[in-house]
Amino acid sequence: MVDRPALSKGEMEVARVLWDVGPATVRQVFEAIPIERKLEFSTVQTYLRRLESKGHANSKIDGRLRVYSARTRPKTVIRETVNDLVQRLFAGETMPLVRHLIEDQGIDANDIVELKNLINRLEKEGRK
Amino acid sequence: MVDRPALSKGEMEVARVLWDVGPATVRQVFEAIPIERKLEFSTVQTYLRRLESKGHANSKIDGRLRVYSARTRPKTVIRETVNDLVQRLFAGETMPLVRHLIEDQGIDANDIVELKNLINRLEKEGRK
DNA sequence: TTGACTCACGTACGAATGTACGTGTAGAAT
DNA sequence: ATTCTACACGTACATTCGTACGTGAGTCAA
Repeated sequence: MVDRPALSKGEMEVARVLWDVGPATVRQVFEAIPIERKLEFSTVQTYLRRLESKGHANSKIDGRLRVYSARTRPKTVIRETVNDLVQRLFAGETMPLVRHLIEDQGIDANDIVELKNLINRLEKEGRK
Repeated sequence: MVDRPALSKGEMEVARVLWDVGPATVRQVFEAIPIERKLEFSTVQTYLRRLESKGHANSKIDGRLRVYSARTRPKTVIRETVNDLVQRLFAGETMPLVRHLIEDQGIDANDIVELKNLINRLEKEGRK
C-alpha cells in the first residue's frame, strides 16, 4: 500500500477516463473527454504524465506512441477522495452526504428501486 | 447568484466549523478545530480571510476582535462541491457515488433504518 | 508603568495546479 | 526527396494552496 499523492481535480478527470477506456494513448484519452471541456491535447498529456509520476498510472512506448494504463483502481481513489471530502465538509459523518445526494441531488424512480434492493440486501447481510 | 470561487479543501474545513459554531472570532474557530489537525492560529486566520475574499464569509470588528460569519449556506457549497466531484470522478452520474457510500463506506443498522424511511418518503412524493 | 499576552494585519514562500506552447523527429503523403 | 502530420518530451508560467512568521498596537495583571 504505497501511499500515493492525492489526485488533483484535473488529474481525476483524466484518471476516470483512463479507467473507462482502459490502456490508451494520449489521443484516445483526449478524445474520450467531452469537447465542452475544451482541453488541449497537450494538457491531457500533462495530466497523464503527472498521473504517472504520482504512481497512479503506468506507461510504455508502443511503436512511437506512448500508452498509459491505470495503476490504481477506481475504488481506491474514490474511497480516499470521498473520505477526505466527508472529513472536511461533513466532519467525518457519512450519512449527511448520503442524505444530500438522495434528497437534493436528482434521484429518479429507477434509482429508488435500486436503492431499495440495495438496502434490503444490506439488511439481510447485517442480520446474518 | 453571484458566482463565488470554489473553496479549497482547507477553506472548506474552516467554513464547516463556521457553519457549526455560527459567527465567531478567529480564536473560537481555531478552538473548534480538532487539535490533531495541528493548524496554527494564524493559518486559520488566513483561511478565514480567504473565505471572506472569496465571498463566502463576512466579518466585522467587534471591539478589538474580528468576528466572522458565514455568508453562503452549507447546502449551496455542498451542492457545488459534490456536483463537481460527481462530474469528475463519476462522469456526472450520482448513483455510483451513492452506491459507493452505502456499500463500501460503513453504514450501520440505524442508518439503514433511516435510509428506508427516506426512500419511502421519496417514493410517496414521487407518486403524488 | 512595565511586562506579558493576544490580536489584526501584512507578508512570505515553496509546492501544487491548470493550462499550454515550442521543438525535434518519425512516419505518411505527394 | 520534400513536405506535411502527429506525436513525445521538455519547459513555462501565472494562480492558488497550505502553512506560517513578524510586527505593532491594544489590554490586563502586578
